[in-house]
Amino acid sequence: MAKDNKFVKDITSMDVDFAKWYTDVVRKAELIEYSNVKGCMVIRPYGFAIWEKIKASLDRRFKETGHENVYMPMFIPESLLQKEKDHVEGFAPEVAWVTQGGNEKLQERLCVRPTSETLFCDHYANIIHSYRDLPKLYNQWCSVVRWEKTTRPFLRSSEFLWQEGHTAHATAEEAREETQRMLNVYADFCYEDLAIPVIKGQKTDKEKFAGAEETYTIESLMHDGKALQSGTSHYFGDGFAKAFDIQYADKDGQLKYVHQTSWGVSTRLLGAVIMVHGDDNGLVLPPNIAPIQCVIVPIAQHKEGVLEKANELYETLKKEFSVKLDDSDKSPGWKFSEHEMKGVPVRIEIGPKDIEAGQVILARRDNHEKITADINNVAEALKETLAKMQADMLERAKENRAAHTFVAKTMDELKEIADSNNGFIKAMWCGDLECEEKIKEEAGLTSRCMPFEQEEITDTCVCCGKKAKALVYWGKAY
RNA sequence: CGGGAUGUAGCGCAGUUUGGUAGCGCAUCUGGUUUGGGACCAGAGGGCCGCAGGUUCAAAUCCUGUCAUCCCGACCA
Repeated sequence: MAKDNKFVKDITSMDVDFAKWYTDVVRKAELIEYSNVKGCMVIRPYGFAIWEKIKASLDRRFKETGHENVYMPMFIPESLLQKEKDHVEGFAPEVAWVTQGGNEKLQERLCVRPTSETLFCDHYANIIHSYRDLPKLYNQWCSVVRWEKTTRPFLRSSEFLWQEGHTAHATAEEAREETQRMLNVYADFCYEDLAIPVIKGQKTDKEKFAGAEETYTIESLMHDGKALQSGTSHYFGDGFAKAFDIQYADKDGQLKYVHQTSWGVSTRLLGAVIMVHGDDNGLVLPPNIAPIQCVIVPIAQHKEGVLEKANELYETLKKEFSVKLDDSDKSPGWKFSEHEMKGVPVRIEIGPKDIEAGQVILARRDNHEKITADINNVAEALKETLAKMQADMLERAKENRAAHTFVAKTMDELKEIADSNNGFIKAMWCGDLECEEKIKEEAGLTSRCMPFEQEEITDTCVCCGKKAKALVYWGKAY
């Protein structure tokens, strides 16, 4: 961004120090405050309001696809967690345990849920008896705890809010369809509401979920060129069903195991929004998830008629938009900066000169464009501007991703690109774990996913030269 | 978990080298003047100097321990 567009001095420029920029934005936009417990944060009203918008859109999409919300306990008895071997091994290192209740030592330790597969499985074993009970399409909104060693607001915290969908189906085919359906729900949501383009693909065995047969992911690219896993959808096959004995009597009278899925997104999506759209003046929110879509800033509000007109405008606009009238006694410049830090998509300026001219000024947060609108036709202009901004933000994010997506045909190329740039690197892979590990060690890259949209860059593995199995997106990840 | 940095008013920091009883800017409160990109003047309030020990007549300052935060790495669906 050009220097003369930098209005907010409290925020470190992203070119200077991206990590500092991120924490500055998170705090100046009043999204969170640190708490007394390591890795845990207070989500403040404005931050929570964004999460509520995200939640509302996703919840609607889940319900449209036939899912029901439930709530599971937050404690998991150790014996229950132990039932699926890969699962417990995957999560054991980051589980928090409750060993005492009141003054009594517990007979059996209770794990604070890091994810609820085991609870859902246990419940499904109890309630699923017949093919008539299937499918079960459950979702829960809750928080989970993972004892992380390094934490960052929204991106990785010890406790975080999320949703986890858990479904049980009669057949593998149905379960596979569900896995893809929900991955698409996530991807659509990212494109339509978050204005974030994502790569849909499958995780390698190394990166897949503990206990899953297949893990699918949507990967997005942040402004600094690092990748962020933004949502996952897992196909479990009947592995959990066998471990938890979830069987149903089918039409043919045979007892059969169910096939399951799980899928989740978390408050990490907020981190993605910040790092995909934010700029040196702070947060930039896509209109579809902005708690305040438009702020009205009266200029010289003490002068006769200004506040009156501003109020009229507010009353009109609030029927259609989430709008705020900032009639506090701060100076206009202060209000401009404040709402820019918070990423409010559109600011409307209304002052004596405007009223005289029968107009108002609309200022877009994303590109600082100022639009003059007829004072009797503001709703129309606002609607148009918000829609345009939502679309432009997605376009810009796509362009940025394209500018940070590279292709490597050889290991030398891969290393060279990784050394000089952050971003997605597309390269062919043979499917062997050894090559994946070698690429991590030598180039510092992890496999982000094997995209559904496969290309054949070369026919040999970038690492070992053997026959290539798939195109992989590689990158440095959060 | 390893390496580095930092904890002093709500926020950002100075003061620590050389020990002497805590200061600046912003924010807050009061009054006045202002208002098209973080206004100005005057006055006021606000501190277990992260926490616990120790050395000393005396500790924000020196020593030991501990906790937290940030950065880099390892780890991480």
